Amino acid sequence: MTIEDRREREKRELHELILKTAAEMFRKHGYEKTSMRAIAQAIDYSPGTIYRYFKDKDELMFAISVNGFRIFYQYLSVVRHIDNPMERLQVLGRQYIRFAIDHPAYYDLMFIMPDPIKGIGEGEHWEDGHRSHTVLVDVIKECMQEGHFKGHDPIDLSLMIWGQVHGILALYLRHRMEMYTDKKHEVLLNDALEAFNSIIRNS
Amino acid sequence: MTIEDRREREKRELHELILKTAAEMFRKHGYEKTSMRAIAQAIDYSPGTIYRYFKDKDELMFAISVNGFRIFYQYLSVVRHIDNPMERLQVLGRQYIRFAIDHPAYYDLMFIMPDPIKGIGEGEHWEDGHRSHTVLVDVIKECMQEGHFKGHDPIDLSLMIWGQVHGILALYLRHRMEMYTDKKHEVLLNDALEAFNSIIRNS
DNA sequence: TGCAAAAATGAACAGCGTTCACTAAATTTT
DNA sequence: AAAATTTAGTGAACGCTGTTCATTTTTGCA
Repeated sequence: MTIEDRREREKRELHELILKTAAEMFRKHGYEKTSMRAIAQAIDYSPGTIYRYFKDKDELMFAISVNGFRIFYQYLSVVRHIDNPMERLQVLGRQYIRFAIDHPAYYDLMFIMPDPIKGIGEGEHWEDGHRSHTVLVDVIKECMQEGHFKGHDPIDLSLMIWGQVHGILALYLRHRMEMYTDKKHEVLLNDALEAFNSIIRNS
Repeated sequence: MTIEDRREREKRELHELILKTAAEMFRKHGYEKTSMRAIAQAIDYSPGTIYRYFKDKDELMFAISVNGFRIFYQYLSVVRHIDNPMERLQVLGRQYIRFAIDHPAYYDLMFIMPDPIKGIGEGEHWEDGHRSHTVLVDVIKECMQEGHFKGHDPIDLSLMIWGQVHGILALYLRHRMEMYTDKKHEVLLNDALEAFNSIIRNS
């Protein structure tokens, strides 16, 4: 028994070593530079070994994104102590942006990069992904209970609001804001969100 | 003279043949499948030849995106005949989404893909890009002259509104809407936009 | 017709993700 | 303890990518 336990532990450890190393390289140097060969070299294994632990690069990247969603969910969780739902919604947006700016590589992988087709919306992993979305929908519903967003569907609203914060972030992270030269882009980002916030506050 | 004219004409023609072929392949099969070799093969030239007409793949893709922006601008131009600025703004959003759904490969290249760093915001090309953005900013300013969006900066608003439509489209095109299973995504897209429209209508 | 300039070529380079026959190590069986 | 079996790790090789460049072919002119 104890011998089999050790084997499984070793497997888990190597699995995690690959994952952590890949995540770190990815965070530091981005997707392109993080090649399977480079990861293998970083942990002193041959490239083929990685494929005993991850089916392909997509699966590895998906596993990394699960890490990302864990951190993401922590960022969103700071709104829990805010009682007023409308204020909670606004802080949620700010925290969303903060995460993306603090962890741009993760955000890109999680929300912008070509999807790995894999079971992205299923299984025990992705918990934090679903949870995060639920946080948004729930706070919207609470806002509606207080009389906001009258006549709208909370699902439509959730995509609208998610799309709003994602949109300005996606433009920012993919350098599509070059025509905005008046302010620092990070400032503009927040100003655009605050404009949105102040508009929905009275809705 | 006439002989040199012909030579230049031939050069322009091959330039355009490469461009059109690449654009078509790109539109049909996407970025990944459109390799330099595949383009060369499609026009019965060797791979090296393309590099006499385009510095690298980035430059070729940029040239294709210029085509995309020309079409894009045409989509946006249908709002010209709408007098009421607020209504014009809303139709602008709908046309924006229509373009993205009609030409997803172009939209991806223009607004989502990793930027080619190149002079994306400069030079004689990109005219339609700047023009399109000006259309948005102008209509916002007109809305403000009619008393809308009081107390806001038109630049902030332009990023907010652009970000709104871009956001839901980017989530849609990159398949990040899997948790929305109630409606067809294209319908949800429009519903989210209409929710946004109805909210800003009273602002 | 001969010659210089321009254009087109395609092999070669360095990289990528991925596979798989093979070696080496660890574990179980005899 | 030795042999057999299972497992882990290897790294060369496959087919692909964008790109370069010495070489060949084509072109235009004297």
